[in-house]
Amino acid sequence: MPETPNPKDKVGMICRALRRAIIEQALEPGTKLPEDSLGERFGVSRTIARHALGQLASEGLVELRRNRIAVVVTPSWQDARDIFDIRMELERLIVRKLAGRLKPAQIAKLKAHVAAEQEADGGPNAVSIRLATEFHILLASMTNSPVLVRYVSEIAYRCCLTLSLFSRPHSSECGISEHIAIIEALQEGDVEKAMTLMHSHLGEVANRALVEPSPARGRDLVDVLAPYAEEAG
Amino acid sequence: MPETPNPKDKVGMICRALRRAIIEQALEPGTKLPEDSLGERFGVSRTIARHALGQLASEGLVELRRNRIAVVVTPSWQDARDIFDIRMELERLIVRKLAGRLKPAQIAKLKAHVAAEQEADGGPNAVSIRLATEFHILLASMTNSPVLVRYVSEIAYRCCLTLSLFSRPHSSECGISEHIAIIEALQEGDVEKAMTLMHSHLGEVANRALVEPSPARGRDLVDVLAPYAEEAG
DNA sequence: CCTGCGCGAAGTGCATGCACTTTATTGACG
DNA sequence: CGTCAATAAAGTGCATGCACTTCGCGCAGG
Repeated sequence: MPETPNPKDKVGMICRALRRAIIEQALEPGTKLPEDSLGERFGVSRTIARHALGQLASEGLVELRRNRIAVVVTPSWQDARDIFDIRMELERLIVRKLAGRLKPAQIAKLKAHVAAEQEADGGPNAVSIRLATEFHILLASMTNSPVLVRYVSEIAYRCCLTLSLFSRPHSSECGISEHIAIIEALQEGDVEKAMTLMHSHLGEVANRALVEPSPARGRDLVDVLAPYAEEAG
Repeated sequence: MPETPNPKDKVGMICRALRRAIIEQALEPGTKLPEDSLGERFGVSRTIARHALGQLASEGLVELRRNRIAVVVTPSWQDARDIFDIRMELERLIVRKLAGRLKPAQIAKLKAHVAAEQEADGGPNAVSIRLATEFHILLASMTNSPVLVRYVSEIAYRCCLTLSLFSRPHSSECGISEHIAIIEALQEGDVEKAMTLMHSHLGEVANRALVEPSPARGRDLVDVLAPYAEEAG
């Protein structure tokens, strides 16, 4: 039992737990998330679990269909493309805001995070993906723009989900060195270089992930047919 | 999620109603939104009203403090800046996706909307602002990217809210002609021109709105002091 | 062996109740 | 006349109950 380290805001706790479980692929796309089980598992009533699911749904991590059990969302290939497009713009904005304005303490924090990434490299793939994602969120948080943090977080999590769906096993060595290069460019204050690096970094990730629309990439038939079933109903 | 015009979805209905009321300034920033009154007004229980408020809160239109009555959010000047920064990037992305790819029916729809804007010009200011906002959302919807629609909608609504806070009365003639110019550039397929137009259009709006950080722009004392009181407690 | 049907189990939609917190009122006192 | 404390009113936090919907499994028929 995960107790309650945080006395209040149970909804937020459940959200965080589920988010993390989702992006680490402990909960795969399509996994059912019944309110009662969730509530029981976290020691709260359905009301709270329901709220958490609503929250996650608004973040695009969970799909909520009327009278049906909530499920972890299964992003379409086109969704993934769209999300990466947006992500590129937002992250370019971030490095533009950040280049040459980072304080030493912030640089240190970033480098520490990358160190953690390197340490986790070779370990479970899901953890590497999560850490890489959190690097970008950490970067966003340094802009002191809550809105930007929110959107980038949301999008980064969804990218995470996509990666877990479409990419092959060992995208491990994904881009730690690229993260380091970005930090250096930011430190030097070279806006153009930083933006270019970020752009190509994300391009790399996207290309590695979004291999093909191709047929049914190993997903269950039921997932593939879901949207059609939707329209039929 | 702002989409899904489902007739059975009471939460969504209430959300839409409140969103509209907020951006038309029928509900000013700081207005209290008690769950029971809301529920009574819309003929539902607190549960539903509560859900709607949660939704709106996740969109940044409503502020939800624990054990306190929800209020229409009062964006800070810095928030407004951040939001406009993001908006510029997203809308540039939109025109880039759209330029030269619009079907005649879509062009017609856009022109019809602008016509509506012109008709509403001179009428109540709030309606003009809403229509101008909806033009941008309409544009976003033509990308067929649900994520993009969601983010641009959210951000556009929040800009709306900001405008109502900071801008002076007659920002009416805001940019209908600029909207027309953008449509033409999109029709011609001139990506650069369209992006430039959109950028300067939004720049215009932002500059007209974000006049100054200046002191307490006519807001109630209680609002101004809120953050301080927060920390003191 | 597969298909379709129907009924019990499981799950959601929504309202309401109770405990607790905040807000407003009032009245005593300086 | 203003200040402040005590108290009532209003409001939220959360759980639970009931009606309705969907899900799943067994069973009859082909």
